[in-house]
Amino acid sequence: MNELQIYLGDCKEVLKQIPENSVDLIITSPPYADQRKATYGGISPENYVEWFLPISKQLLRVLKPTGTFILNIKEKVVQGERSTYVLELIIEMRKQGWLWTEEFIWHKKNCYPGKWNNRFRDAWERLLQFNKNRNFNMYQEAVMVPMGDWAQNRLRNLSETDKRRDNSKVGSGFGKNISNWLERKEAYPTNVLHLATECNNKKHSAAFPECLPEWFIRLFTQEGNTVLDPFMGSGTTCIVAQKMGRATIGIEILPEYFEMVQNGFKQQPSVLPFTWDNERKTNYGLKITKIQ
Amino acid sequence: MNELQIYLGDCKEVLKQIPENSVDLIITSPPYADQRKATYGGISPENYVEWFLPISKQLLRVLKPTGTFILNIKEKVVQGERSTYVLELIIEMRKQGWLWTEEFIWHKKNCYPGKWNNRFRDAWERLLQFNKNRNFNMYQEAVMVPMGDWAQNRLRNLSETDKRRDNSKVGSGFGKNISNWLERKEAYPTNVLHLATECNNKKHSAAFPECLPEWFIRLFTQEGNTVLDPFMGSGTTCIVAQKMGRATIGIEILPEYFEMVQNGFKQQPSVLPFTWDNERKTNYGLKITKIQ
DNA sequence: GTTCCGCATGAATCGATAG
DNA sequence: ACTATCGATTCATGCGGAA
Repeated sequence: MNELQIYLGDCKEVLKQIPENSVDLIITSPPYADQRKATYGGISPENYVEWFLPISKQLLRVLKPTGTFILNIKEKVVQGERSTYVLELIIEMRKQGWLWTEEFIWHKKNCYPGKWNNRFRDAWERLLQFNKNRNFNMYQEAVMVPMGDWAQNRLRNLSETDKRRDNSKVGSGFGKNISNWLERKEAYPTNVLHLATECNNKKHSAAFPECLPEWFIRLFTQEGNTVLDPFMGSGTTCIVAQKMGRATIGIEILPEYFEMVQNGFKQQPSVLPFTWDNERKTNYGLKITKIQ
Repeated sequence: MNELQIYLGDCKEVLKQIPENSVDLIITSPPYADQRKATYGGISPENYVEWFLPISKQLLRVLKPTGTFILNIKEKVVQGERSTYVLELIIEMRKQGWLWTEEFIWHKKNCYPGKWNNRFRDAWERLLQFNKNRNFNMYQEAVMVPMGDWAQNRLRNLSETDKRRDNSKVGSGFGKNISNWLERKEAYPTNVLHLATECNNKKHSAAFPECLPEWFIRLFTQEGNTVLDPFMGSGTTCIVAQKMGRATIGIEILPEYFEMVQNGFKQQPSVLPFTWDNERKTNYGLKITKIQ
């Protein structure tokens, strides 16, 4: 069984207890500026970089030279403009020694609704990839799947509504035509991920859907490797990492979240807040063949 | 007939001849920074911001207070890292007086093929929206798209809570009144655009597809307004703007591109390098009601 | 077991109003 | 003048109960 450590406390301090060069993948979604005020108090956009840099410094220390840091973030609108703190953060983290290797796009299919005179709905978030070294571990095969199989499975039980939904134009673009997928032999992923946010009626909704950390864990780690989430929240990343046979470290500052995750892990897997479906096929064509 | 002006020359100089506050929409795809000496002479990533700022200063001058500037750009990978010149450009343009209103994502469905050991294919580009003023013209109805098919089932039978305003219980102040949607056939798009890259086998490879400038021209201008592309290239934006009944200004520094566009406009519309297909509207959900 | 359908939910944003 | 709170607007999804 792979080790699980969850800590209650401020990650800036807790991280100092973690040995250097010991983590293979950091994947986290910190509180965004001025958002989730009710739970996390809210860091203002002006202070965000200053607040985050000491944490990213510790993250740089604990990450293995071959490891990867995935940072999920999106700037909010302030007085009609997008804030620039994320841009400044990237620039400052490079000065710390991080390499800004890539920027993935998480396209949120069911984004927050609303209507404004000078703005459309925001349907994407940044997934910033940072590394310590140009030579990092990446297991591309783990997220590649023969497109034929996937398309066949997809099409076998495709209802009429599914077909029509797939041709939906909402999102301001071309409707995708499922039949186009059939012609492809293999699906190579790109740096754009199409995932819906999970909006179930549980009390604590996850920051991102399970398949998001799952995809990056498969891409950047192997079984037995160590995954760290310094802003654990409701624990999605940690739970997925455990189920995927990775050693897991989670840090959370709020007792209620910490206890919720702790209680979840204490119980039997069958009553964990998440149920794992071995046959699950995600929206980006990933087939999970073996879990646990 | 709407005026068409195309200039041969360096846009930094040519722009000085254009009156201030005279342009409704600037949409352009400047040469990306590149190490190689390509067709445009290759601006290195280190010099990119310095090179672009005098141009953006002129663009700020010629744009109407209610106008919009759409900048299509994507940073290159240099020594395993994404360059930061686009981030720096945004920060510096704000110091010039631009408002960074929004960042649209252009998701390129059929992006350039390839495989690398530590990188997936790049399937998106930035479409940065800048404005002079918080109050700019935006004609959202012109780009509305068919609503998702969920609505047909959803609206068949209205429950009691659907008939009145139903406020969310989480205290977000978010509520809904489903009965407002009964007449609704279309929805507003998001800030993620799904467009296939057009692979025309011309010499110019960097051109974006017609529907990209078309979408922004519909969104930010009306007939008779003025559209400017200071890096005209093969002329996609200018041709689309003319077909849509907008006054058009194009600037190009390379004689061969300039002459190609010039010759295209001299000939009959039927032999223009682009053919306008009324059926295309179905591809991305836009209704083209009147062309020319 | 399937499929169908009702329904709550969501890292939002703006402008007006109140302190 | 300046900030803080409030009301209004909006669409796709997954869950769970019903057919």
